[in-house]
Amino acid sequence: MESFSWINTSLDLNTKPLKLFNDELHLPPVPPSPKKKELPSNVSGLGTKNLSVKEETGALVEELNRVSEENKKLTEMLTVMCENYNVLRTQLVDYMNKNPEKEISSSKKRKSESSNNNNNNGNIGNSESSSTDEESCKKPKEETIKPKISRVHYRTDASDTGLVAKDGYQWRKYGQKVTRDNPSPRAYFKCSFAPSCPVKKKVQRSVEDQSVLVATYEGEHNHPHPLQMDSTSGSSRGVNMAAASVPCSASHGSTVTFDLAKSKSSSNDRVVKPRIEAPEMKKFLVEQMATSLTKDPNFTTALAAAISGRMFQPNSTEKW
DNA sequence: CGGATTTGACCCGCGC
DNA sequence: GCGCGGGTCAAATCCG
Repeated sequence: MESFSWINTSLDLNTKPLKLFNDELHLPPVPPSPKKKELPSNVSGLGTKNLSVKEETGALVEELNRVSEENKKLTEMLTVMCENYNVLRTQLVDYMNKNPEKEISSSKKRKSESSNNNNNNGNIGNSESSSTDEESCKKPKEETIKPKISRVHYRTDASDTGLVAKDGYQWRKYGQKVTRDNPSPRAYFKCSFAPSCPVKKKVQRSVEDQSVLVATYEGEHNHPHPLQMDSTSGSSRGVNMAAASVPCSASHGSTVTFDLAKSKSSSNDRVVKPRIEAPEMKKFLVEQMATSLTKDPNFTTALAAAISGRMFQPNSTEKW
């Protein structure tokens, strides 16, 4: 099953055990574990002791197996956590639906924009959204629900200077401004299906971390995901995205994080699945959790401590 | 050549 | 009323 493959790519649990944590956490030097680097010097100093070498090798293999099991357990733990998260999230969404709150949306809607919408409505057969826009202008009390605003963080390579947050949809850039609070320019995009699709997004690099793109989505797409359509045609102009994602359609003012850099690096393994159904959403959620977990120094420290503690206390039995 | 991008000008809300 | 700043427009330019 591929059920754990994405977890591994997110956490590198199985691929780079221990070294990952030591490198990333800058932990104080761990007591000398029976690792390969230490071994040859000792062996060479002791002369030809093949028996000890084999013993050491066996110990290493045993150690590796133990670490692998540890990783499996951690992966299972993560899976459980993800399931719990999904349950909680579902409950939260239900709660939000039952208790819709007033949104924190930009109250300033350009007058010209609404008029433009009214002007552009006739040609496309999608008069539904236009009528709601018009009504929203006339009845602001009733339709205070402005386009849903969601914020998505994309982690990109630092070398990637573009402002392209690849989310699978096709966007047309219509403006770029340098704002006061952020030296990085902010790019404005409209969905290429506009005006039938009213979704807009703003992309700007984070002030704190230049490798993070902050994309702010306004509105919801009223058309299927391009990748879903491409599944039949196969033509995906400019949609060679590394990570198909759903920009948190059900959340209001929420913030999610994608790791495009990591996805890009692993894109050689063809991790892209051109569909966004429940598994994709689940994957995205878990990746988000994994990213946030691995970024949390407390979590990584505790994890490293737990692993190292178990490594050097082989007597300790399973307790997770 | 048509569509996408760039970029300066313009619009408009907001604070003073 | 005025200036500032964010957002949008649209002509020019680029690109496949």
